[in-house]
Amino acid sequence: MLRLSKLTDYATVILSFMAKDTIKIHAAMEIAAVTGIALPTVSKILKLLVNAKVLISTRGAKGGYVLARIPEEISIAAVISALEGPIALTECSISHQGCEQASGCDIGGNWSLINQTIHNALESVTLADLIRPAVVPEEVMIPVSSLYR
Amino acid sequence: MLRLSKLTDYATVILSFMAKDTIKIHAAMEIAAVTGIALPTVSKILKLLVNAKVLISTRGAKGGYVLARIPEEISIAAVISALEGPIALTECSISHQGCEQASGCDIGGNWSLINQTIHNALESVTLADLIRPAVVPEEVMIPVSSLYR
DNA sequence: TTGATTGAGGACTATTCTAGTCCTATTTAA
DNA sequence: TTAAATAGGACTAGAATAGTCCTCAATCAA
Repeated sequence: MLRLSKLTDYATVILSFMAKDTIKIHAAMEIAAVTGIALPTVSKILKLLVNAKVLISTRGAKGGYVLARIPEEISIAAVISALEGPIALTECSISHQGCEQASGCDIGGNWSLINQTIHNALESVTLADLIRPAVVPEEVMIPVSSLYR
Repeated sequence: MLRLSKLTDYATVILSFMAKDTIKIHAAMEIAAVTGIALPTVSKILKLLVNAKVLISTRGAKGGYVLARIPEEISIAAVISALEGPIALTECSISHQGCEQASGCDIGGNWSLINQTIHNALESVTLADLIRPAVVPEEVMIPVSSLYR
């Protein structure tokens, strides 16, 4: 399984909830109660999303979190990279330094093709798509050749 | 990082090597020597690829492995699912049974959109693309709306 | 001004998963 | 019959993840 961490999964649940009420500010405790995810875990996720500028936080009493942008402008790619770091399938994709397979491995450059393909795919799906099950989003075409530079 | 296991990474290295000499039969020991990956590990990967029908094995003396199809017909998706099981980002995607977040999670069905997007992306890249760095593959367009049924 | 509320940041632990190894059985060529 | 090779599965050590907890900082309201 091309696995996504559980935290990322939770993040989408949390963001979906927040996307349905974009205006109101939501405290971590409220989100924990609604989603059924433990408070410390929710807290951890929210912090990561703030660092990635997906959410905006307000401290102090009556503080909480709101989406930094409208759901249409929050891509799944942004959410994933907030929780798991850069979207890259292999170590090589991030840095080709110190690859010990160097002798047998001359495909390094080509992983970037696959990564780009996946990244584009994830970039094309937004939070808005997630919360509107029945609605077909705008047509998005991904020409594979464009991924080569 | 949307991580792919190290074994999958090795698998692409091994398959790339094999794709350059499609006719010859390669023993596990030979592959280990050429790629620099330890024999038991190579062995494990080859077995998984045989189970997934990506490779064909011949037992006994002078036995070994060959590609089951030409490189153009072996998709990266097939390789990944051979090593890591079905391509699915979340548990929910495989089975929505026993999802404890049921109350707060009504986005289950939508993960399948994302999964399909990724799956199509991976299906569009083949082993042949991997071993031909400079060559641009055929145009492949992925209409996102087609992912909805 | 002070106390209550809420987020920020980071340390820590237990559990799960992965990578890697090894052993035994089976098959086939010579 | 023997040597060479794969098949299948058990096992272990190490790494990564999930989840918790503690202390500090900021803000609001009485």
